[in-house]
Amino acid sequence: MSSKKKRAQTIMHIDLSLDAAEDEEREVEGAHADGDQHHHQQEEEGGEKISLNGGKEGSSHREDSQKEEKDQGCENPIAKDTIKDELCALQAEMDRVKEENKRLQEVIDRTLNGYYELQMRVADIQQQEQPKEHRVSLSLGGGSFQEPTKAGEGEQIEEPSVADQSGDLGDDKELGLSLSLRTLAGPHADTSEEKGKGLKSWQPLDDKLQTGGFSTVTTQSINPATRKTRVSVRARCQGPTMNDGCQWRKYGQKVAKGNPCPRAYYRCTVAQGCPVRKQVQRCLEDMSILITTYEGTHNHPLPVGATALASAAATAANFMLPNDANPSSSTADTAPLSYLNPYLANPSSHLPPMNSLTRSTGYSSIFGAASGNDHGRQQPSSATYPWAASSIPNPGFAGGSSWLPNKGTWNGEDANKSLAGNTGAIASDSKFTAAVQAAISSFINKDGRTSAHRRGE
DNA sequence: CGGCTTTGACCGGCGC
DNA sequence: GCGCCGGTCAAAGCCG
Repeated sequence: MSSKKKRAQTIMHIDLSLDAAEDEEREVEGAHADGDQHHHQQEEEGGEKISLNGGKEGSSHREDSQKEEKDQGCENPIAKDTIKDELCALQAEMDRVKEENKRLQEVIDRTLNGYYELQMRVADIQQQEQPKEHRVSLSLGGGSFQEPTKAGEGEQIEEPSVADQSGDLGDDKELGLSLSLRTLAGPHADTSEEKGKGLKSWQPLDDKLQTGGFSTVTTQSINPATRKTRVSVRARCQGPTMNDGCQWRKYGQKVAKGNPCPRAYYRCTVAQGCPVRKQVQRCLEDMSILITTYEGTHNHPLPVGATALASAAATAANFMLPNDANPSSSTADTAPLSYLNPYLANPSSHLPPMNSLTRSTGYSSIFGAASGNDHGRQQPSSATYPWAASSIPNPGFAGGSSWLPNKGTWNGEDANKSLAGNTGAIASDSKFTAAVQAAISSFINKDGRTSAHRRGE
């Protein structure tokens, strides 16, 4: 698939996301609109989506109809009465539809609430069974990845993603943003083990991701031996690398044992001497999944496009972390969280005030990135990545990424409680969703502007 | 021509 | 000590 097509998909997605707002707008207009207006609404009721352009066309069409009716009205007063009656009938119909929508919305809310409760319960139960080291995964995007629990291990908490529901219920009203939080407890959070076993166990949830084109699941781990932290990001991405807003230079490539797909090594070149490195490798079981592992701490301010999602990740992180009372939180200062950036003190201007969200200052420096511009010269190479279609000249679509910190020394009981609570809280907390939405929308807007610019609009 | 990718060589950690 | 393996280096080549 070409990058243009991908861009078109993104645009289409935006169009769909705006349907709800536009719908409401139309309903307001409906009070003094004509019958044609209702015609459009009926189309929407039938499940047919109207994009922004479609809406514009519709309104112009409406104007024409109004003119026609005006003409008719001047000529025939009886027809005018008929139109008035029609209008009344349509308004009544519209009210009925509104009420129906309300009822449906309530059903959705109830379903979601029930789902969240179940999710929390599952997390609670699992953590009581496995009070071990934790990993936290954050998924952003149009879908999420399923984590099949490995037979015999049972260490990963399998939680049906919020995305599943949002995909079913809210795909016509929401931004297409879904949040999925997973808590993972494993005997060894080191990435090397993760890469060897854990990563392979990650499976794509559904094919929505392929069309959604933007999805990440991240895990963050601290190697207890070296105190080196790593962030592993899984993203469905057709390109050779995921665009995370930073500039990278490839310095090596190796074929790792057990995975015929070569692992590429990149260094951050945004600033000289930046120690951050990343490894990029295709998932063995699903070539469309790109596993990116970040290591190190940026010694430079992040690109603007990279900060928004980073803030979301930081917000998520703060939700997932033990509170300040936990003395172990001080380890965050000594053991730099992977892919952190101390320059992200003020997460993002896109976001609402984060005071209430950044409870732990030690984690305000989490770095995450998403950008629509591929600054790096990470050109796809079909020779290197045979699965990457040669028709992709440039991965214009960018997989977002986010990172969540994990305490190297997570405190048992309190952590478990707060983690379980936070899992549910983070999904339902309006601040968090607002932060993520802001991040995603900034990403989408950016991408949208770029594509619009390219199309000469 | 500068910056990047490619790729074989090299190095260090780890298990046997 | 040896071999394996992951990670890094650096020269050569490519590209805009």
